[in-house]
Amino acid sequence: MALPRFQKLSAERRHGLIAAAAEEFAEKGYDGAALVAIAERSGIGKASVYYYFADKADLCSTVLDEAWKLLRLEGRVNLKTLTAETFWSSVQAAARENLTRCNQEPWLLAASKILNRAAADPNGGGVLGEFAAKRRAWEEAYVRRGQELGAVRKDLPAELLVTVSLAARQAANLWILEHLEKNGERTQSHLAGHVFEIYRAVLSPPPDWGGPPVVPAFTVVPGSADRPGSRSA
Amino acid sequence: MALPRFQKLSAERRHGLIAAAAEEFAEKGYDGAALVAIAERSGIGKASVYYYFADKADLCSTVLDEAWKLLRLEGRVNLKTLTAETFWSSVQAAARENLTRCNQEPWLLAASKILNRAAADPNGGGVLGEFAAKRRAWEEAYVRRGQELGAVRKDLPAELLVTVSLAARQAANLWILEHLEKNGERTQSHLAGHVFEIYRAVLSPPPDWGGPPVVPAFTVVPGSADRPGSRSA
Amino acid sequence: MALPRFQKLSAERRHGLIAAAAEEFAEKGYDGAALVAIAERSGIGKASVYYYFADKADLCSTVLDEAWKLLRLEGRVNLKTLTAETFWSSVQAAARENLTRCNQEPWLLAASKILNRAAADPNGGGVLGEFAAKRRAWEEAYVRRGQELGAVRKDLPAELLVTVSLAARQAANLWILEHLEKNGERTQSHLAGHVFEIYRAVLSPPPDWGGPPVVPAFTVVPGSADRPGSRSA
Amino acid sequence: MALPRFQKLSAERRHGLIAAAAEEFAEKGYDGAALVAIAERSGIGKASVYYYFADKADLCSTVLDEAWKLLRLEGRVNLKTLTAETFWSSVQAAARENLTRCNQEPWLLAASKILNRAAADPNGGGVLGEFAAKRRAWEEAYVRRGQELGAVRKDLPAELLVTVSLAARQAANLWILEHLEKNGERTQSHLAGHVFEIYRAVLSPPPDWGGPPVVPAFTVVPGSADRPGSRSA
DNA sequence: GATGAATGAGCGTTCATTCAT
DNA sequence: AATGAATGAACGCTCATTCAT
Repeated sequence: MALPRFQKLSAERRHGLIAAAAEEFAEKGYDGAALVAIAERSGIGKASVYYYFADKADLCSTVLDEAWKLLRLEGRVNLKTLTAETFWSSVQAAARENLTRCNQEPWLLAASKILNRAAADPNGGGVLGEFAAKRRAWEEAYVRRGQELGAVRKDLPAELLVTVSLAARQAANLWILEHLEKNGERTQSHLAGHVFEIYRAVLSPPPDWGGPPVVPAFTVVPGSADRPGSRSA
Repeated sequence: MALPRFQKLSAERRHGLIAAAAEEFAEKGYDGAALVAIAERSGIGKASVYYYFADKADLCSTVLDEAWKLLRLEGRVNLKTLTAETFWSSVQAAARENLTRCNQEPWLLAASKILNRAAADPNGGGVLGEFAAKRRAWEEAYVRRGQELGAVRKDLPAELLVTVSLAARQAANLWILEHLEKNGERTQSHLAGHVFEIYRAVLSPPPDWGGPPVVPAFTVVPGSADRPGSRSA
Repeated sequence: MALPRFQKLSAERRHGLIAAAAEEFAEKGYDGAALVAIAERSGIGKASVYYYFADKADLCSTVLDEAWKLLRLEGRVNLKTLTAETFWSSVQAAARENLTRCNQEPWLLAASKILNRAAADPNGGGVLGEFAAKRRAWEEAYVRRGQELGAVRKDLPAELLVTVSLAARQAANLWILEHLEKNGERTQSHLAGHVFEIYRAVLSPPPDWGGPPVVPAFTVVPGSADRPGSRSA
Repeated sequence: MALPRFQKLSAERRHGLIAAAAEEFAEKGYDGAALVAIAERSGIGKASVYYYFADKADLCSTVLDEAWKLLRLEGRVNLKTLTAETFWSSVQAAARENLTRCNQEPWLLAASKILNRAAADPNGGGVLGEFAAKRRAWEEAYVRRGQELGAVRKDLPAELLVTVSLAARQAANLWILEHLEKNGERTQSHLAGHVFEIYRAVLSPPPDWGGPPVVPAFTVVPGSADRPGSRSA
């Protein structure tokens, strides 16, 4: 949201403030982040933050909003025109593009962490809740569309798939971004491919693992530690 | 860690304190948890907490330690004697057993939530980080053993697999733990099966997806939004 | 209100805190009073105030409550059994007694200032509003009873009489208390008599002033300054 | 006081600023008034206020000064030529005229409220105190002149009379000013008459109340609540 | 001349931690 | 052994005031 005057700030200072906030929030979490620390990071006075933002929540909200504008897939991926053939390549391309953006702008990476972290926990309201819900909503639409197309497995609750897919993607993204810094462009393609592989592994319909179905035959002998081999896969 | 005198406390009070702490930390997060709330929950004076623990971190650490003793797989799963046949069933049984234990002891469920969130919680650095590392170490051994046995895919870096598998499992666990409270035993089996399915999907060698390999052909046209269909999966 | 532990505080410290608060609030007003100043005045840490009171409002409320218990006339003056003969002497005695109490306890004088100041302004909610209303309510009952008995004038709105009587009494009280400090017991009686005289003058039915009634004949020539003698008294 | 350049400002903007300040100070009190709110009310920049005034106190002081010029009685009432016959009518006319002026200019009404509250406002020390003193000085001259003429009672210390008369008048004025806004011209005369009645009641020599003199016979039995009827009025 | 931008100082409040008993 | 009492440090937020333009 941010007070209107924030738009009149020089791009440099505006970016500095957003970046400082994104990094502080990513490092310490919403509650743990100290406004004074954000102010110091960006080299302005603590009170000046309040000249541009209504309050802490407003600042965080603005950061996420800014990131959302750059990362959201609405408008870039058209769910309706997806087919079973294009589903995965579309995912791949979108993920790759966002990865590149985060790699170019460190604050975007930080904001992405906040966003993914919040979205992975479906509870938790407050400032983050709103964006978490948006992030989750898109993922859910994606997953459901994939299920319609037969590209995404239907044997697990969509809700669970969404949660796990968000978490797995974030983990993979963070891992890859950390490795990206020390590698060249060639490797980057490889790494991006890895992330995609994982994403597909989580969501794709499972192959026939062979052996009996997992759930029905499952039994537990309470109190006893597991004895490997007591039941077959 | 806990000061030595904590062991001299009656089992009842000891458990009460640990349980109260586990639940408070699980509900509010490490930073958000108030020591005074923990003291009140367990019916002892706030200063008494400091009689038994060095500080907040020590209390949290002790809670997680206690939970770790009950949940860790070292000693219950013998990596060396695992075979390709028993690998997945062993995972499944262990996961299931832990789920059952959490379901029987509410504080363990709470502690498990803390552990699962630890990796994502940026604040726990000190306390939570230590346990996250322990957990990761085990996961890494597991994954590597799986790769040796041919049960776990080798086309991705083990490090990445570990990271993602932890994240996916944690997400799935949290999701299931939250659903566990309101469901009966029958459903519980189902849910446990779900978690296992995801775990296996993440780690198993991928089927032949058909289509060209993902990585080599991958190209990004920066600045342009993805055009679905421009490349097939 | 005050948290229960406040009652367990030694009388000395309890009194010190109440006195410090009463004086700070009286000197600076509710908003202007700084909690840190109150803490310093009473020689305790700022955070300790929060050990005994929920917040600033609670502290102020407690001060006024304590004062109210000592100053209120309910139970000391029975409105129902008053007669035209006893009305004024009852007022006189009650006022005199409160004057004496305020003179003995400086904090009570300060609290009395807060109370009277708040009551004089019939608007203004918040913490003071509640007590202002109580103070005003009693004064109103008093005035109305006096009107029933024929002791109080009926030609002016009771509401106005209440407002003015409160203000006049407070002014007289403050004036007298300031003079009391340097005078002996003999003068004190005199001064107390003065206050009562004023109180009676404000409320008593007016004598026949001679001359035409004030209101109807009143005319203003706008723009011109008053010309003494243009209208007779 | 206001910096000299304030006089060079267009009458419109000058008046707008004064009016905005008067209303803000009247509504929120000196401390509660926010400079930014005054600036916004008058449509000028906050920093511009500091271009015309040294500080907050200076602004308030200027507002009160402006009001004082319009409301003060020096020059309108000639104390020396007053007689016993014209004393009260002069008071009445002056009070009435001021009331009319306040009714015509909303900002003057607001400023008048500030002035009337000044005596009771503990914070205004600096700014408001000065005007309270000026007002008191005039009141004192008035009262003393009234005593000389036999119009004002002499059985009470002039100092006390001044204090009480100011307080009573202020209370009555505030009461009436608050009622003025919602009433028509007819009622206005009535209300003005009320204020005058009170003023006269406070200051006029008291009638013979009947019964023994108040002061000499007055006794207090400490510790015992008043027993109505123990002494007659 | 006029003001948008920036901030230091201070407030109410919270909480982990210490200490005397 | 156990804890009530007390507090320093820090946080979110406000606002009168300054300064560069």
